[in-house]
Amino acid sequence: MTTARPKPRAGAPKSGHNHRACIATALAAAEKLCAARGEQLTALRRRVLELVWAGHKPVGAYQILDILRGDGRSAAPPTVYRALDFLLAQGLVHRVESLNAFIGCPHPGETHATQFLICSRCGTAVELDDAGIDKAIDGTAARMGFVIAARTVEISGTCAECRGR
Amino acid sequence: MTTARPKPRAGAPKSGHNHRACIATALAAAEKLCAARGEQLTALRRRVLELVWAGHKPVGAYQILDILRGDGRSAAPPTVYRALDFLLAQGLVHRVESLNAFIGCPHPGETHATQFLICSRCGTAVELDDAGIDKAIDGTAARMGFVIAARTVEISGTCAECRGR
DNA sequence: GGAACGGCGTTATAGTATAACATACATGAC
DNA sequence: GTCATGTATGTTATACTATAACGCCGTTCC
Repeated sequence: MTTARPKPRAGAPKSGHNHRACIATALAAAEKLCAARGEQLTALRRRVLELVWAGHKPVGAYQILDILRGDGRSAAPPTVYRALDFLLAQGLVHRVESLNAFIGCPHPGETHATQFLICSRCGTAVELDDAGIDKAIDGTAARMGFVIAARTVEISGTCAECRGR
Repeated sequence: MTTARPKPRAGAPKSGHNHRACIATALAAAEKLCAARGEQLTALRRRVLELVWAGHKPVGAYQILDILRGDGRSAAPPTVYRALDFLLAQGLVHRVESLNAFIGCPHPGETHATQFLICSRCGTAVELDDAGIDKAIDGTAARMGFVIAARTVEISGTCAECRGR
């Protein structure tokens, strides 16, 4: 039998978690996915993905650019945007529209719903995979005769950890 | 008794509708709302609102700026952004994050859910007021201990009318 | 070899948004 | 009356975000 629809996940990063492991996992998954697809995860693209994964906060393209330049590498805006376009096309990163920023996808290569809970206090964005939200959207769109191509669901507020403080 | 929670509405504009009426209604509602709140709907703010309501498509700030200049008025980016900030604060317009653009709110002053169906073919954006979608989001956020401050739900795709063509 | 392609460098420019300071006008205090 | 205050707008400059266009280089394939 084939794998069933993936279960909802909500990877709220613990504040004390070993983030190096997050990065390593993400890079390994990206290598594997690109290899399987015959796509080239070049050194530049890999580095940009690593920078997007620097934390669980969405990162702006120009923040990435500054770091690339700090690497000693020659870089201009298209350097970053082209790499991001590739990573977006491969589903390795998501764009956060309400912040004009980018964040790593914690489970690339798998079909999943995508919603974000964005804490305006600490900046952390958690990716949800809530089929119920998508279902609700699907139903309404269907009633309107609207064919969905893409969804943007970004909820801003205060995360549990910040609220506790 | 007090007025109950407003019913879901979804004002899909008919292609042949009398849009002048939409504009007139929106401006009248804005006048009324601002008067009730003691806020000043100045000539500039009124004009910007009118321009946002030029159609049912989200409008960019610089599109508005160009038209204001065409009016013979002196205008610079802050002219437009300040007016838009006011209109946003009063709930008279919404910002469409995925387009960096603005659209008039069809029922200002009433509590309502806000989602957009954005047709990538004709550019029309329809505002939904679907409590079910918000409910689904609320539930998931609550389970995560997340306190919601604002929601962005923007669905892009093809509207019924464009699909028919 | 050389044509075709993908990835990246480089320069320039387009598009979106805000900071900071100046001006104008209305209102109310004295 | 005029002075202080507050709000709205004018004005200039700049920051931030994104893409167009062209060229170079290396690989692959014939």
